[in-house]
Amino acid sequence: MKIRHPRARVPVTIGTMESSTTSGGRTRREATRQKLYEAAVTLIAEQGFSATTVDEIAERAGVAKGTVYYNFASKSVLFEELLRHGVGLLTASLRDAAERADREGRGKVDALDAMIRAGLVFIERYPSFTQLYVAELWRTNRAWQSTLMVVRQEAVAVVEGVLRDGVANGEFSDEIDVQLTAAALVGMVLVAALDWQAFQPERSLDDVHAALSRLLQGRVSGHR
Amino acid sequence: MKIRHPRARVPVTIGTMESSTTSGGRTRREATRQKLYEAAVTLIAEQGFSATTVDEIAERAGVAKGTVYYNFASKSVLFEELLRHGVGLLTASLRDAAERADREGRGKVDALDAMIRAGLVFIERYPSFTQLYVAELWRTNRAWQSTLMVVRQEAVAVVEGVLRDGVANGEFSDEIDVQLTAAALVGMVLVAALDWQAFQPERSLDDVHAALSRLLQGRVSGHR
DNA sequence: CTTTTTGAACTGACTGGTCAGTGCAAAAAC
DNA sequence: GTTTTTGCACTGACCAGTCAGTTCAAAAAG
Repeated sequence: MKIRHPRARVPVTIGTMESSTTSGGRTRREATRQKLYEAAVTLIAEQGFSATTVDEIAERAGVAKGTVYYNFASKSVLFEELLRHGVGLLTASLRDAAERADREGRGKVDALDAMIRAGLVFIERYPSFTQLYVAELWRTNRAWQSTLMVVRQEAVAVVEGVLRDGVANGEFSDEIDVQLTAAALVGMVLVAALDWQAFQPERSLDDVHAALSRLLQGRVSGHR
Repeated sequence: MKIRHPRARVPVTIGTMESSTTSGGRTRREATRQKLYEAAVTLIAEQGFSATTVDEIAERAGVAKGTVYYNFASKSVLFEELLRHGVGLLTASLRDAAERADREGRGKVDALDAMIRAGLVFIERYPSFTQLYVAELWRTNRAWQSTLMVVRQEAVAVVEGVLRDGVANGEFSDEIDVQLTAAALVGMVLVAALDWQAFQPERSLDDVHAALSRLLQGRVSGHR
């Protein structure tokens, strides 16, 4: 395990708070960071973190290399914040789906189904991010390991919460293993969606959703 | 300025035949390749392909760097053959489970269940390989992409075959989407097992298997 | 049985190239 | 006036792949 002598240069984030806003309301800096995220996510999804160079990221983002280091302390920090950002979006989306189902007074099975759909929508929108997330999730000995752990848990916790509520109100068997079942559900959606994107992208989201719903509700065996 | 000893015989590596066998019956070469696979699989699972150096692999295998290149044309070729080797084991194991269930005249649901167990056994035995496989599967633009595609298809085809047979004999609904359902099942097992290994390795395989069986058979909703 | 030869397998110092990160002055944006 | 971006030269650690040379067990020769 070797670590390059970083000798870190202090990123000048000392500046006063959010500076002026552009017409859109976002700071200029924020817009640059966004462009860098977008460039990094596709490149890293395709090639992996180590095989992707900072020069490539800068070029794809249409920005000078120095800008990358003006905005992020290092390549790994850029990646780490990208992970945080992406999983944050997913978690918010899952939570939203679950709450919506709740507010509409539907059952926990419906909530689960809504979350499956939310997951599919997310993956359809950010396939590269998903790919990269899966590739990194079970790695050990990487700098961003602990960060990843935390955000993963936030996302999975949403699913576990719905399962637990369902057990509590009798909708689900109290013999289910919440943690394992949550992982299995996430895996089901993740892998099915990634396969969908990779091998039959022409299919509709509804189609994929229907197949997963059927599996979830045990309507696989049995006729018709 | 190092001066190398002159005076030497030319190696002339023209030979092609498998040389003598050691006591075990395996050639020495085969044993070395096996050691290199084992070293490479853990390192690459932990750090990824690009972040793993050939020097590390050689060191972990207790072999000189030159030996790696004596046995494999390049780092990627080593990795590619490792993938082929590993997925080959998995496919054989799945096929075996399916055929055993068939021979014993059990239904396709049981065959599926047996394959889930076979998958879990495989992952318990080769967690690093599984991890590395998942990390690489959906990447694009990588040298070994096509190889991976082929072996993946071989493995998934086994699951798809059982599903198709089940639809044919009426055990499964003819409305299921074979391809998607197979992917979802694989994902369910993969992710649940990886989570099991990573976050609660103390649990037994039977335990995990039971949780997945329950999910498969739709015994999640409904009480008891 | 003993000595010599053979060559596949292995070794590790070395090379040529790559890439993260630096430094900084000038320009642009705000 | 301040913040952010640019452009580009520079450094040095790092690493895939090479190759001259060594090892050793088994085959051939004596």
